Amino acid sequence: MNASIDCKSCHNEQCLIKKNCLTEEAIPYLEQKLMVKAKKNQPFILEGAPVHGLYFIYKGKVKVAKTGINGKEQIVRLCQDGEIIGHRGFGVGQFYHISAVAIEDIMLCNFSNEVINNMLQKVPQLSYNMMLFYAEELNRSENKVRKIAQMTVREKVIDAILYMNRKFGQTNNLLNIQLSRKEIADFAGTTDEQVIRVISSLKKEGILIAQGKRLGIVKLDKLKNEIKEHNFFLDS
DNA sequence: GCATTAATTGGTC
DNA sequence: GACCAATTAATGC
Repeated sequence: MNASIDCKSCHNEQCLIKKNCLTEEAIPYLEQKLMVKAKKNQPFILEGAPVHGLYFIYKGKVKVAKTGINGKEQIVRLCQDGEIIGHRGFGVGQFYHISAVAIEDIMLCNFSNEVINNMLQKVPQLSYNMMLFYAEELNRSENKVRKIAQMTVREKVIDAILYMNRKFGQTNNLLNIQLSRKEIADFAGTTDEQVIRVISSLKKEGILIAQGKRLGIVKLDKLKNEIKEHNFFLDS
């Protein structure tokens, strides 16, 4: 549980901690980092649970979701190595208003509320970069609202698949992330049946290939072309 | 191999 | 375009 890996030797160069906290004053806090494992499909942040600090993904993929009224999930974002999770919980917030679930077996770094607060006070670069991160997240979130409201189902599914490709890439013509149709639906803001229908017609059109859960993009340009009028700005 | 879960298809509102 | 039901494929144990 706590065979902590030194941040100095961490492979995640883009991690906010790695980038900003290898300074003298931050070292004592880094030593208080906890490392935890989570198995596939295991939630490590529960919506409504008391905030227990800030997480960074050491290795693996995670979905961050918000639960709606009739049990409908909205996947807010997908994360991988080096990314931060649980940032909206700490500070003023007492409870998480998102949940985070491991998509595969993962390893996490956790900083307690106290440690992270102290670090933010001591390391201005960290605070500054966190602020940039928040601003970007807000932008994304605003874009996402617009997309869900204005795109057709087909466009939303395509947008979700393109996001998966942008973020995780493809090897051997297959996406490096496996989501169920349901998860794609929860991300795109529609239902799994609709996702299946869009995927199967994209298959017939020769734009996509699918072997069970695994999806592969064959004609990326065609896919991009379908939603080009929505992409005034990049990410979702 | 069997049993549970996910993917798919068709139909209704 | 969501929800429901039935069938089939995939996957876990």
